[in-house]
Amino acid sequence: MSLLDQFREIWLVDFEFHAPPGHRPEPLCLVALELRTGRRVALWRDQLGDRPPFDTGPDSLIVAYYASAECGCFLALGWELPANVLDLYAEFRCETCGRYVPSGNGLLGALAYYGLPVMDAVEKTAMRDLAIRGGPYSAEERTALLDYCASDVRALSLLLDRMEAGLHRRALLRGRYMKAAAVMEWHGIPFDGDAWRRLVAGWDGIKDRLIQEIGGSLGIYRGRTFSQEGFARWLAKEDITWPRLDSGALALDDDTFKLMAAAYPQVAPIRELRTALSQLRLQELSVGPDDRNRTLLSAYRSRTGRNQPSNSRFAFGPGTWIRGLIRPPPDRAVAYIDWAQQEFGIAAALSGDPAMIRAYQSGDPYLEFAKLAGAAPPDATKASHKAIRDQYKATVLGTQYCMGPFTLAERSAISVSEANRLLAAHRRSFPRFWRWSDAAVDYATLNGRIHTVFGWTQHVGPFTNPRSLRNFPMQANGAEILRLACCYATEAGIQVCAPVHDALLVEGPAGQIGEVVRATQACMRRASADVLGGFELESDAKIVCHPDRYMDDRGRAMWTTVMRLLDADTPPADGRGTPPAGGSPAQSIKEIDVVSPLGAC
DNA sequence: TCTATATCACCC
DNA sequence: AAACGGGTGATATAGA
Repeated sequence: MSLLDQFREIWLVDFEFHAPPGHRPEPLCLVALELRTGRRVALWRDQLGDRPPFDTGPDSLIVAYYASAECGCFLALGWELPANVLDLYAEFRCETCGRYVPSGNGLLGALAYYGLPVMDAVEKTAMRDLAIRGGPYSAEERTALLDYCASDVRALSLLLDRMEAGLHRRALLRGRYMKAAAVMEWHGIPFDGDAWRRLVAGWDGIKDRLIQEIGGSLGIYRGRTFSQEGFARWLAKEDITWPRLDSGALALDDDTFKLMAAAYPQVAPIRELRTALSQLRLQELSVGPDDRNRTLLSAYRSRTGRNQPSNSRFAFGPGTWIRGLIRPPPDRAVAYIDWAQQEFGIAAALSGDPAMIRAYQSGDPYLEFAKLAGAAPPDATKASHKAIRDQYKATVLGTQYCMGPFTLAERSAISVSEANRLLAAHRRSFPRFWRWSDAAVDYATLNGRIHTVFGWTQHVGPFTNPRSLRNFPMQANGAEILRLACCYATEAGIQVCAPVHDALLVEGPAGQIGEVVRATQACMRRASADVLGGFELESDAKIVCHPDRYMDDRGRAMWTTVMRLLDADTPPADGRGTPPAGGSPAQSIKEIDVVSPLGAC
């Protein structure tokens, strides 16, 4: 019994579309082929009406490669999204995740992987460039695009035929998320367009001023470029012996700078400058004409099934200060809602470790762990035992990444034997978790694959990092939960702007944002319960109403610095200096922390 | 002048 | 042998 048998109609669908960075897609043409009857539709954009030219109801299946693109075109045309989506890209990723895929994950790569006839890659590139160029198109160009679109559909049918036997019902769940991804990409993240444009215009000036203020006369920077040669000369002049890498090059990482700044105070400003400059990256953020940050979420891109949007184009990619550009439009609000201790909760639920479950449900797993280990009394609080809690927190987080005693010792500034003691305490406190974790690694190694509750699979080879295997159940099931929450929320009509690994950014009317947050949290809770066999993960929310901007605590100082330098060069048009959010950050952000049973850890 | 590589920084 | 999971991407320098 094939997955396809339950559908009356199966439509293989491909759009060509035009979508400059930050813009919503603009469909150019559509080709669709019904698998069993051979019925075929090929339409240029002016022939596309207000509904799909084929059935997209519950008895039909829409098949595409990278279906978020097709779904984006549905949205652009005002069409209701199809009830059932099968995305052969998602299936191909799942089928080959962890394996060597010689020709990439595109449609051509998938065809090549299975030894199916492949169209000319040169032609594909030419046609893609034609779509990127945008209209108007001559009659010949239209014919070429439609032909190309049709050839992709033929290729898709070959691929479906090859992959059909391996398809499982769960494929529809993955396809369902591609619809949600399209909706989120469609909404995008609201930006302060004016601040954004001023930043882009004043970019080089900001860098110049920073360099000038701190280290202009030291000969370490040539223009805006750090010169190792210049730095070496400066070190010689200051009579400083600097650590070197095995390669002989100067060690220029921040840890080394930190170490050296402690011994030589004159190094500190240079470290600050390097840190600041390293965070000054934003030119690539793709912002649409509607002042919204919009980019491909790249669903299923990572081995754990996470989204992997481009760091440079996505508002949540670069340094956290960039998030200050996120600002709800008039009368609107946004909320950043993240799961509390998501990976710890997943580990607790899936392993069934009773102590871990209690620790999660206590609201402060780290302190609870310290108490379990006998390092803190039962009545200890976050305030009364901060140092102890920090150590046990580092241990919990470290074990989630399979950190060894040496790294933990280094990170926490403790001895290796102390680190060993902490790691042993974790094993002793959560024995069932460790048995479960060991079993997962054994299973993966013996079976050559490891999978999530809903079937996302990573294939395991001789070179697979065992720490990666140990981390997989937490990270990959976390991704599963996130995808499901995105489905629930978007299907409920919540305006989800973006997923951020363990969080959702949502938007709504300022007057109703509390309701929106509660509804979203309900979706997130339900998604976690669905994946974790009834175990609910709680979430915390941070709400920002217009005219305030989103601000991550970690980014405040940098935001303030950047805005100061920007104002010095290019005062804003109204002459009043940068609005409050740039001036006095501590008071400028309206944050309403929605109370969660878990509180903040 | 362009590309490849090593190193580093950032995100969750 | 390395010793922190999953990623993207910028930068500086060396080499073609």
